[in-house]
Amino acid sequence: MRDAVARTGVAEATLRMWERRYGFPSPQRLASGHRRYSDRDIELIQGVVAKRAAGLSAKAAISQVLARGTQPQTSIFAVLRRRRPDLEARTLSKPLMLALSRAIEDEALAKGERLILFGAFQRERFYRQSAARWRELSRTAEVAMVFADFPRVRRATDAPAEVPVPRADALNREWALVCEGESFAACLAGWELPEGARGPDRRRRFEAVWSVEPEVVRAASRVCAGIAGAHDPELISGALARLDSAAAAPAESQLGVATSVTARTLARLSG
Amino acid sequence: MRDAVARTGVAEATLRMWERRYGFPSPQRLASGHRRYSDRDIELIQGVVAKRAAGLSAKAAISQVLARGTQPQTSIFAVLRRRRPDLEARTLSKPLMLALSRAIEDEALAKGERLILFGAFQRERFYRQSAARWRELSRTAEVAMVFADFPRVRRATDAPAEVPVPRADALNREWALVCEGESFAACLAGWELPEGARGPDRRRRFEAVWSVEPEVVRAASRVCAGIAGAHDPELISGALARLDSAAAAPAESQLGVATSVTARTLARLSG
DNA sequence: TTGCTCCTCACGTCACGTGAGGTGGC
DNA sequence: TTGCTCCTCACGTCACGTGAGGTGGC
Repeated sequence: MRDAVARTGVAEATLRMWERRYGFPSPQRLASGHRRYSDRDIELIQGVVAKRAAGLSAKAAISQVLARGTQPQTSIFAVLRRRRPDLEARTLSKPLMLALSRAIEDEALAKGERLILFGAFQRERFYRQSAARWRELSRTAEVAMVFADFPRVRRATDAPAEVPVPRADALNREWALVCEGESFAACLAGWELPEGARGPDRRRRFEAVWSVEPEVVRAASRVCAGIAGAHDPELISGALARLDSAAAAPAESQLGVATSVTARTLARLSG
Repeated sequence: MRDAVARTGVAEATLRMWERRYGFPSPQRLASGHRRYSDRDIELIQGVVAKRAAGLSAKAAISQVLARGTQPQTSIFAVLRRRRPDLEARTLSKPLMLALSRAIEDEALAKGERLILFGAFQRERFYRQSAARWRELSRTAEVAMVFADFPRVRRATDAPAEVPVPRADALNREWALVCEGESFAACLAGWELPEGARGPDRRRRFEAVWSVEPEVVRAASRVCAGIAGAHDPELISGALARLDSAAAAPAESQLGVATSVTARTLARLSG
């Protein structure tokens, strides 16, 4: 207990009150009733302290920290579906996925804002085909990171950080693009249907959802940051700081973004 | 006021209290003291409401929403789009961008007025190709400033001031021309599509908008002044004084300017 | 034994919203 | 005139943290 107080800077009585009022933290108890805080508990408490400092109420801070603390997610598609079960997943051809991705990227470039940007490409060779474009995107980005079956982590100053995805992660079969600016957010995520499920034309197909809702996109960003952080916590320290402190993009612009992305997609497909 | 309450769902007394305690919102006042909330005010208030719902204290919510509103803008294109979402952006080839730019410059020279003039060139070598012309333009200009990847700021008496653009700024990928006289204003801004998005002819292309509306051009001028001022406040003290004091060009000449610029552009392309 | 930790009860403080009460411009 | 909006003062409530006061295990 004394230890927990020392490591978190939260007063003894306060920790007990949180436990009593919000059910958090919930340390192990010795037979005598004495609390034993695990390292994990300490981490979470520090998370709550950070959120409180950012202006959140104790209740909101705790529930947010606990929500995140659940087991790590490795599928962006699944996160979107879980957040918004009402979003209908569509089966999209590869060209359509590409057009949508490019449309979102163009919209981001047009906004000219500092971006937080994640891309999932499955295979390294898919990423290489878009590498020039991603170098351009990353130039004005605050955080830019791409996922694929890279052999190793690579950080660069003039290109997105490359992050290997463990074979066992669901992200390995997903095509995803997550993009947050200050006034704008969008993401697209799809998992690739197995070969057997392709249409008569044998072309690659994805079951996909997309969203321009700031909180939904924010959740996707966190998943990406989590996966990258598992490799190298330093890689995402900056991103996490921004994700924790920065407001999600305002909701009022959603319709405009959706309209614009749709228009760009159609233009690409017909052009 | 009644209107603001209806559109935001925040009680009248609460809005007043926020204004009193946190300095936000700060609506216009009529001579009688009555508040007039702008659309922007309403947007910001809605943002605060959303943050409050997420568990933020009123103080934190307000300061976060305000903080976002003040992020320095580094994209002229984005400013034009935000000001006038109805302006349709067009994909223009480099020769067309050049013809339009030249047409605006010629129009400015023809007017023979004291100009406020900004140009964005991406790369220094692009600017050097037009340097002679810009020296001529700057001769009669009150303020003349060019942006590109210059190694350092350079002020000259017989040429535009050269202002380096940080690599991370969106302006780095933009072609822009902003031009204000006393009876005339025009600007053109486009961001360059990434290499992969070029047409079959592999030529450089830009997504661009242009405007002859004085207030829109004025907004673009302010962005340019802001970027230059970040390097050297003294560089723009004169420009700021003029931008603050001088009326934007009168609206009545817009059609004439538009017609004239269009004619000049066509002449250049067909000549 | 000494210094922890346990617990509950309850209070103090601070942040916020709202209502009252009286006023002058639309 | 009627219905707004202005203002200040002050209170009510709610969320939180902390301190007191008494207890039993390390």
